[in-house]
Amino acid sequence: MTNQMNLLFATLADPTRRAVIERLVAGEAPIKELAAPHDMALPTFLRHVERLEEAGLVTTRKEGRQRIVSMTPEAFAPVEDWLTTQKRIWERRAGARGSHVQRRTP
Amino acid sequence: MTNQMNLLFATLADPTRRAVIERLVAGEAPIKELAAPHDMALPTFLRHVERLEEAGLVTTRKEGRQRIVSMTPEAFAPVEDWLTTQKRIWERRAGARGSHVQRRTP
DNA sequence: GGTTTAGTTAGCCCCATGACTAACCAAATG
DNA sequence: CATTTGGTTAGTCATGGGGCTAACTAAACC
Repeated sequence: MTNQMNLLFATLADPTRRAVIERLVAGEAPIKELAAPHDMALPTFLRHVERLEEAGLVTTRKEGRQRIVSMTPEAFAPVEDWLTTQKRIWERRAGARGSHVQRRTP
Repeated sequence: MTNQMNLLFATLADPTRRAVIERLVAGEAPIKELAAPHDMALPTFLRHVERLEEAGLVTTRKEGRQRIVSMTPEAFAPVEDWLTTQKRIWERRAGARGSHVQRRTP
């Protein structure tokens, strides 16, 4: 769905959220630890985690009084697929003739 | 630069702009032709092309009274690199032990 | 059981972004 | 030269997203 792509790209367009991902590929962590490096109010940070979860990039579970966040790497697939598809089409086309410039219905 | 990543992801988060890319991988085209499938006012569409250009995903040149738009596929590199880097780190970590669940400094 | 500690909820502000209309240029054409 | 045609500029509007504080809940701890 194109809607999911919007969500994924929009979610990854934020540096805080990308930083969270970068931290999570090294292993799951509770909110507080994730929030530590980011100089912002906790509720604000919480919203970022929520957005990551809405995009399916992350899942969370409650453990005692803390919430553990972990990655869902499969969620990247649509983005990766889209990128490689575009690249493939481009390369097929570019490879066909010399370099570039063509098409353009007047 | 992280700023460029924000720009790239944010630019690709819009379905109209992704559709333009999808059209351009098949070859360059003038604004009007690009705009045709999108049911919106021309100025609005123009803005989208401007944003693509600001992100470096596209270049344009004037040819007579029409403006020709063409792809800049190298511009995707930062996004692709980031994605594969995250994936690589994840897989290295996940491969190390059984499957998942680990870390979490209390 | 009172106090930290870790989240959570609610409500507010501000700015950027997408979309629109109206009006304006400048090639191309009759 | 008048008129299309293809953009371009300017200005308005509404929404959503990021950020904040204040106040509340619920585990853990002493």
